[in-house]
Amino acid sequence: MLGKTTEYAIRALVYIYIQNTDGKRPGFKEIAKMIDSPEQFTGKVLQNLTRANIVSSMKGRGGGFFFNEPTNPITLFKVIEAVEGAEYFLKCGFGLKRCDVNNPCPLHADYAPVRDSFFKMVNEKTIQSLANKINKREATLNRL
Amino acid sequence: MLGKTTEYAIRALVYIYIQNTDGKRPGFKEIAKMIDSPEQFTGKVLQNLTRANIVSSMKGRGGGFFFNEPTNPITLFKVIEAVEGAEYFLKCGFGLKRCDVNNPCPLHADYAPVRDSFFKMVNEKTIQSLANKINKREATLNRL
DNA sequence: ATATAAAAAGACATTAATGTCTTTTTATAT
DNA sequence: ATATAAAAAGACATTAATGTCTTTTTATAT
Repeated sequence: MLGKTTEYAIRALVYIYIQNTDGKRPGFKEIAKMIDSPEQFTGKVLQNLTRANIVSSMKGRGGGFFFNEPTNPITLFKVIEAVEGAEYFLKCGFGLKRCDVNNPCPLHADYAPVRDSFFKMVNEKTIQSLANKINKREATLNRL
Repeated sequence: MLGKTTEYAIRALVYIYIQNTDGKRPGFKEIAKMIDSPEQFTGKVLQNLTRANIVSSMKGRGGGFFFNEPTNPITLFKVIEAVEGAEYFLKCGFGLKRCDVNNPCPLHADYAPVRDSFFKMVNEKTIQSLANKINKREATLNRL
């Protein structure tokens, strides 16, 4: 459902968060290695996330990526919005230019609940909550 | 969620079905015009659907597209499978190569229900059921 | 001050998705 | 038999997504 770029973004942020709580600021090469993503491309993705103020970075020796306010939860929606664009959850499942409950496509009534449950989910889950699952060994970040 | 190609495929099949019940066999140029899709590309898409035995076609004068067994319902899943590939509903939402309930990504427990409800929906809805909605004026095929 | 290590930036490359143009094949009407 | 009208096929074009290479900027350690 999500593009690879968004997947890299979420995995990278989760890894950064985990390292941060450990007092570290990983660089994009380390991140890419740990989340199994292309190194330079991951750098680009993180650059965009930094511009979007989702994560912070420091240049120079000892630099890397980190969260300025780690207690401020970042929903997956915020990441999806930044990477895929704000329209992501607004598109008609049938491909019509305009489609709403008053002028629906034939899929509308059945598609809307699915899309909405996805929307709800990405608004509930955060980089922090995913990181917690990993810390508790209830899930893994990669499959190396 | 679905690619444009799949959207064109579903809309085209619905239009063909509606015309069929009216005793007609539309050609791809007419179809493209009615569903607001690129003409030649729609031809390609229909060519593939014909190869996949989802719809039938006849060449030559009076030819066009039609369903051989219009009473045999075609689920949206069948169309998605043919156009996007059978793996479409199997991918991990987090982007991991392997991910299942025994070895989950941190999103698995929350993503799986969403994906499954989408899967259920496309298995329940058929070209015929969508066409019926349009015939009953409960929905529209395009926005021209 | 200088070396070093990091992200940022820019230019470019590749691949996959989407789309177009032209020719070929085939069924039907005349 | 021939003209016509349709899908099929093949070659190509464009765009968007994904990815790589090289240079620049910047913070820190020495």
